[in-house]
Amino acid sequence: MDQIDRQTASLLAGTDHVYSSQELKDRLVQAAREGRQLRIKLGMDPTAPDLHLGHAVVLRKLRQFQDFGHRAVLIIGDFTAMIGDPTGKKKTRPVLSAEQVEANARTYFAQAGKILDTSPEKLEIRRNSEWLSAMNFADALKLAQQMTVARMLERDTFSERHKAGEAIYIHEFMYPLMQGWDSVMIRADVELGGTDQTFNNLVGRDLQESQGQKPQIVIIMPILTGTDGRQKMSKSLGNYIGVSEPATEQFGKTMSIPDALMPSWFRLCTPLPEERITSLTDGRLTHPRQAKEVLGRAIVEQFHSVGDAAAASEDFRRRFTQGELPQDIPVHRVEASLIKDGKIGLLNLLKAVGFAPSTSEARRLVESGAVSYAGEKMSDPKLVVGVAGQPILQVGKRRICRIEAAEPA
RNA sequence: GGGCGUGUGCCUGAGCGGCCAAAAGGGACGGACUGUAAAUCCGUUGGCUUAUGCCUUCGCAGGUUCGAAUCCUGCCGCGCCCA
Repeated sequence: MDQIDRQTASLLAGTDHVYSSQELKDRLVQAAREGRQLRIKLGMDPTAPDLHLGHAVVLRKLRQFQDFGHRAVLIIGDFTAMIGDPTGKKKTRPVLSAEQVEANARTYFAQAGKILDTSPEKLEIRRNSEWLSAMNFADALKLAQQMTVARMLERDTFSERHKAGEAIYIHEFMYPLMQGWDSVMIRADVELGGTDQTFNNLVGRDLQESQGQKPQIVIIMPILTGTDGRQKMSKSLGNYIGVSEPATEQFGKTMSIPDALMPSWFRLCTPLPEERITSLTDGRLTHPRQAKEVLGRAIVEQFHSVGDAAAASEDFRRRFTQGELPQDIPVHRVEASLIKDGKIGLLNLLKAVGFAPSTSEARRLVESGAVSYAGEKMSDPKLVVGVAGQPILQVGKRRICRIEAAEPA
């Protein structure tokens, strides 16, 4: 039982809420006694195949369960995707084709595989169209009887929108029910989710109970704040670190987060023990810059090798702390048609390389003194520059590349 | 179905016949300072082969005017109230 206590403690670590931790422990004990795997459910939205650190928080928790011998059951919400989770966002989601869902799911697993144990006995993948598309109107009504409007309106996103006078469509009320029904169908023991999933997951609990199943334990993970330190990490806000990004990117972005974010990132994104985190985040014991470097490496290591993480850290130090050029500067080949007599207009060059989306933007960059070429600051937008000898083009601190003229065809 | 209201640039939000490419704030980008932190300060923030210039933009389509984001008509979206 000692072992179960330890497991419980580590599964509770970093969680926001657990409904309930006692039930979790009991269920673990029961599973151990019966020698069976617990079924840990996690829903995935097939519209967002680009996984970032925020998704990783929940996936890492799922991985912990796997490491204790349990089975992850991933639900591809291909049917629910037709509605879209009414989590605040107003925009209606486009209906996805079967092929798109398929492609997105593939991308998802390619990325989630960096975190999860993908062996067949530890991972089960289901799509909820399996059972949801088989339901008829009568079935749907029966499901709807399990829920009251008042209860629905308890949900933050609904009550806020209702108060704000925004539209709430009836079918949006079906979303939590559908998701809850997934739990019934796969007989989930535990469901994982972010705080925005609390309501949905609790509905699953109720539905299971009404179907005579033991209600699932709901584990809610905190929402990870993005690199801006303000809003939750999300792709659309551009404040994310993708699990598939290069090591140097992941490291660099981590170094740019506000100091105040470090404690939560350490807890949610790294496996470091609490004592270590406490000393790292105490400014008297560790310089914040130093701590952030540890953080960056600990994060990068999970998605790349330890060596890559060290290299990224080294590269960062050289480049930004020492102000040297990075070792590997990507070479950008410029189309021969843009070059005349071995020269090209600076603004056009910026556009061709993709450092500026428009000539106007390129001009602004030049005029604001952000551009340097072949080691010299360029401040005249009318300049025409030579492209011989792979000169280095740099915009701001981050955008940099070597220019190479393509051979004329 | 009827009445009232509303729709502005990445977002919020002013403008209510010319001085509007459109106030202000946010965000973003660039610069200074730094630890690619925070705070602060400065600049930029529709497009155009290079511009005391031209073009496109204020839900959509027409119309009135020398001239419209601003007025009129129709349509669409959204909200509220009535049925």
